[in-house]
Amino acid sequence: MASPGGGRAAVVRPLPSRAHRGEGLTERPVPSVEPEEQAVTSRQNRHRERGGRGIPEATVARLPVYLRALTGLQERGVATVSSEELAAAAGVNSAKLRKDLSHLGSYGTRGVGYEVEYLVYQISRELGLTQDWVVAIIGVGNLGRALAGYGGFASRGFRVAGLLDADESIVGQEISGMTVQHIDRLEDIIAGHGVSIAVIATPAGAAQGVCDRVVAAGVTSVLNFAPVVLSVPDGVDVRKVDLSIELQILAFHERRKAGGPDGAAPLAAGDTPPGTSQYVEPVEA
Amino acid sequence: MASPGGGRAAVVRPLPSRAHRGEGLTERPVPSVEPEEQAVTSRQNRHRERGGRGIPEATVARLPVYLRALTGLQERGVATVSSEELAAAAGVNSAKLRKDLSHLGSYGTRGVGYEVEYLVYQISRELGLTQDWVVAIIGVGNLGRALAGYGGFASRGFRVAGLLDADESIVGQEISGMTVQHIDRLEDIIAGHGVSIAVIATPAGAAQGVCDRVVAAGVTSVLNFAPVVLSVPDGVDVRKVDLSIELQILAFHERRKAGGPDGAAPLAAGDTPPGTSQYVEPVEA
DNA sequence: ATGTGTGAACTATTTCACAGCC
DNA sequence: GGCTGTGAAATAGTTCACACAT
Repeated sequence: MASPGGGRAAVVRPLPSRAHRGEGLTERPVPSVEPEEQAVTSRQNRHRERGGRGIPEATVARLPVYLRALTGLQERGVATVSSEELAAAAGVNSAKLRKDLSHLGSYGTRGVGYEVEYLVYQISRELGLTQDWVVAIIGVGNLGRALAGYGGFASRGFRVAGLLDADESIVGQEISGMTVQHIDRLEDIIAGHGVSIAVIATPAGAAQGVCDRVVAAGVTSVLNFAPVVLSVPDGVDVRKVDLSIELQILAFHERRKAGGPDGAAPLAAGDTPPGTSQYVEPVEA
Repeated sequence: MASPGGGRAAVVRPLPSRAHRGEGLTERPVPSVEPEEQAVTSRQNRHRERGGRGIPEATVARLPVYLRALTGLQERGVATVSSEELAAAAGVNSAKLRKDLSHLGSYGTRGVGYEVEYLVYQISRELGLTQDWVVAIIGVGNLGRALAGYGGFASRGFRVAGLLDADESIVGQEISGMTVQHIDRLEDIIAGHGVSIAVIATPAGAAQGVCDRVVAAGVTSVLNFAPVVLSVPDGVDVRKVDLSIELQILAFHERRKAGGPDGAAPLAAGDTPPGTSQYVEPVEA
């Protein structure tokens, strides 16, 4: 601890200036460019050339968590953190945190820790958050509405260019300050606003069709909330968020904890019949 | 390719009877119980005793996906699938699928494939979906509403026992056939309905407090939608769903594809100023 | 002294490739 | 002939532990 800049300034300094880190002499180990081998072979999984760049996928997935923890510290006026402290705030152990950060470069100071503001900037830059990303949300049901109103989008450089739906009774409504557009305008909006990320929040049945259209219109990143496996051409990234799957994973672990390894209901529904009426335990035909 | 079972029976058989699989002589390799070592040492990660049971975490996370793919096949009247076909439907490769399924037991037939209905049952059982799980949803904003109305819950043996919120103006409203209750009743409802999974959809600030309360009331599985890292005692499972994190991961990959490795915006916002107004590129102080 | 950065050891997961059964 | 189940090899990710910079 021991905030380096003097007192615990309760104010968020908008510009750290960073000059005191020894701008001129600090080596910046990573800036070497990488050809980025990808979409070349027919292999499904691009194994990023380990070398100058090439941050492990597992690390990439944690960077946003670190970023959030750092932002929290920043708001509380903390200027410097150790790997131990930051790791605790992010819910990982410190060895993992240090290893993760080491993939971005040497942004810490031995014996001291990491300068919060500087690290926020480096992680943001690595994640591509120093530029704006334009997203379109397709499907304005309950979930689409929740997404449209989600503050986390705007605050991280994601700009919602449009809300689209096929349902005529929803089109025209105002949601979170935006007017819902008809799905027919999908291609227009993607081209016109330079949408690069599509968020699909339609019913399952409509998702693949919508996906095909956004991909044809040039979108190469899709965040899918519909409970289907989307198929996309090589070079298009799909990430999937699935509520039901998360619950099922929890159920698996829950059963291990409370009940015996097989039968015995833990403390579930004291009064309901089995829910999975499709398949009945085979009791002889 | 080439529908396996011969004819494409368009009817869903409600009860497979399974007698033709050779009920009596099939070895069931897994039923051996496992002591389930857990919550014993202070280690954060329980490394499940590899042995009779002990399904790898990565496999558990994919089982729900297989289950969904199988359900889809089932509805289309497909009786048998090969690992190749099922893998395609689930979006993985066949080697991985076979390895995953092999952890549950030998439920396929060499030279033939897997009987859909039987596999549905086995996976459901393994995931603990043959029993009901009672969940409570805390926080009835846009997201909570979306969750309350999500069909995927009920259809997989998850029963919503209550919707709770702290906002007086929401309490009493009817949402998806349920009346929103005041958060004060949290402990009552958990105890009264035997809730074992809590879904937290509150604002970030309220999440840890709610989490502490549900844990104190005996809940040992939490699905967290609030953008914070929850801290819980050992033995409690937390899974986290975070929209903003998913988008940031996409942005990272997107930047790799289109732009150069650093600067150059791909095709983002042709007309907006940089969004991350917090930190300005250090241009000398 | 203190805490980062990192090789090295370890663990988990994926993929290969083929023996064995239908 | 075809397809599962699985050891073995390959790859990815995590943790240890300590040299080294401050």
